[in-house]
Amino acid sequence: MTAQRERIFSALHGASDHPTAEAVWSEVRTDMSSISLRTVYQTLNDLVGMGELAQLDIGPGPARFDPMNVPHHHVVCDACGRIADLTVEFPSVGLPDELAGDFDVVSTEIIFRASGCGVCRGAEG
Amino acid sequence: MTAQRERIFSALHGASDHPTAEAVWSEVRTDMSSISLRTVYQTLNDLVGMGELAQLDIGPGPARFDPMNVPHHHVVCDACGRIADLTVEFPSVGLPDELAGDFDVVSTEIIFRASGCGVCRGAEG
DNA sequence: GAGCTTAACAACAACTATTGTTGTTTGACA
DNA sequence: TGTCAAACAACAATAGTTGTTGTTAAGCTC
Repeated sequence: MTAQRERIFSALHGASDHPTAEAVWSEVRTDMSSISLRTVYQTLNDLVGMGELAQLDIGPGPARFDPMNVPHHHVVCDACGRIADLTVEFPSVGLPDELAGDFDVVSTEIIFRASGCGVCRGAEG
Repeated sequence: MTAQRERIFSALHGASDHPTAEAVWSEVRTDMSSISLRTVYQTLNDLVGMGELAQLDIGPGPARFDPMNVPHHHVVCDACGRIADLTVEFPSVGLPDELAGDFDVVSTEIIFRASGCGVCRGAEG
């Protein structure tokens, strides 16, 4: 673990808004002005590979990164882009028998999509 | 509805594998050799806007398009990229009360991720 | 059927997000 | 201090998608 990696890791854990690679870069550069966006991408990918982070691909735009302490789901506001975590488990959700033998399911992601949220509504009115 | 739009629409409905924009283009070009990829993208976006199609963004790579007759979920094989539909409903899945007032949820997507599937395993031996 | 209007299309380039490549730096260890 | 390996930075390239603009085609009126 190099200084860059530690700094990127801490930036992720300090942010609760599922930042993009660019947002992480921007945050890290306040301390390490010479770090390249390429290194941030590289490191984020490595951390995802190690299972330290989760990468969220929810719709168009850049990928977002999540510190992933525990498995959880997400609520996405399509109006403002806000993403909230949801640590509730849904034990009833599983593949029906006719597909369970066909696929080796390793994880289940649930995304609730919203047309608006408290933040949006507050900003408008 | 122009001939191009009808052809793109029928190509989508004729395919059961959630094709990418390029795959649709490739299919449509067998009849309409002059159609541009730009037009396919444009039309797919229009159809998504009309609610005739759903756009799937499951991980990196190009977006995939789904004729969306009924709301449904997906099983994705990360090994080979295969995507299967799952029309089962999960009525127990919903936002807990503390978030339900914050987000105006309009849809719920469930993605089952698999590390392998029958097709992969069969292809390997 | 000619002229007008509008929507759709095609060609081209631009753009965003991400990755490949390659040379340089840094740190560990003999 | 010399050598080696891992990580990094700089640069460019790539994939996927969209912006822009001129052209074509369809519908409408007379």
